[in-house]
Amino acid sequence: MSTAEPEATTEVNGSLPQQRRTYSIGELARMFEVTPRTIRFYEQEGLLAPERRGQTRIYHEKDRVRLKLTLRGKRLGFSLAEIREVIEMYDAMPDGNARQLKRLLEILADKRSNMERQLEDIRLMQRELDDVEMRARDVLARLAKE
Amino acid sequence: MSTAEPEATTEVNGSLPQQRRTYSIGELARMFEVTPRTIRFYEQEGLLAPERRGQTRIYHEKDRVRLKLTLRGKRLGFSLAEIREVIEMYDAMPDGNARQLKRLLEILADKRSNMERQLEDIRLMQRELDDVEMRARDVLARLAKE
DNA sequence: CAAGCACTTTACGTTAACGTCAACGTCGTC
DNA sequence: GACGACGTTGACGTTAACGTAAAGTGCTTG
Repeated sequence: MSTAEPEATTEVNGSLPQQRRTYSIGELARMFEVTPRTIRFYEQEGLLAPERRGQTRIYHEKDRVRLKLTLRGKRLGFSLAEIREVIEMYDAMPDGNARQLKRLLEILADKRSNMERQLEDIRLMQRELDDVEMRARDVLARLAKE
Repeated sequence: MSTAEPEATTEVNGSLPQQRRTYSIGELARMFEVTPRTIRFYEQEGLLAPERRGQTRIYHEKDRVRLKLTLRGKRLGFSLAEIREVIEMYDAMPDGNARQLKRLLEILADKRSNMERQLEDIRLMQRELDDVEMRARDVLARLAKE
């Protein structure tokens, strides 16, 4: 359906420059298990900017990728505002000035240390879980013996 | 409400059974960089149950550990309700029935798969960050040359 | 052509996790 | 004995991230 623009195929698209697919909001919602409302909300928050055919939104690969990254960010506890900030800077990169770029690098470093902490948290939490599970199994075993 | 039990020193307390320290709400707040309000809120939500000396709350090591685990859980994106659920089951373990224990194991398994996903998310996100950072540095370098 | 389905906007509602403020009690100390 | 630091309990406010309901548009299908 897409009005067929030349389109810069400079995508991160591994090796399949085709796939001229587009998605409706419903399709996208189902494939990521969110509601259309959520997707519209993300647009309103500046995280997505789908094409429009009249009233109707038309999503391309680029939008799908963004949504995917957004949801991943969310699972990692980033707020939509934070995610948007990164996205905006990323988009502005080509003609970004030095100050902006350095700011971006700062943000990235920040996210990075955040991840490091999360990794540590996960390791610690996994140990806790191991511990609790062991005890629970112990008690269960003891119950079984009586 | 256990009124002074002998206390099972089976704590995860590495090797220092002493340290009979207690903390005021303010101390605890400062050490974890949260507000007293937050700590009271956690109590209201059933995550903490400090001793009382008159009106005043007195926190022991046990409470401090709980708070630490709670905050860690939060950083990993768990809701206070989820955290409470685990804490409650953990406390109920000694005399827990089989059904409860199995439920606990289920929950733990669930948290575990959650962590696995987070680990994967973190790896993917780190790659994205690497990628974005590289591009940003590229642009910066190009800017410097002109 | 009516029905149904997917999409749209507008707008108010909801929940979690606190923040903020008022009004008060209790120390230690200057 | 007034003051300041810290603690307490309400109670209402706030923000993020959607949910939900109303009311309308547009296609296509029997």
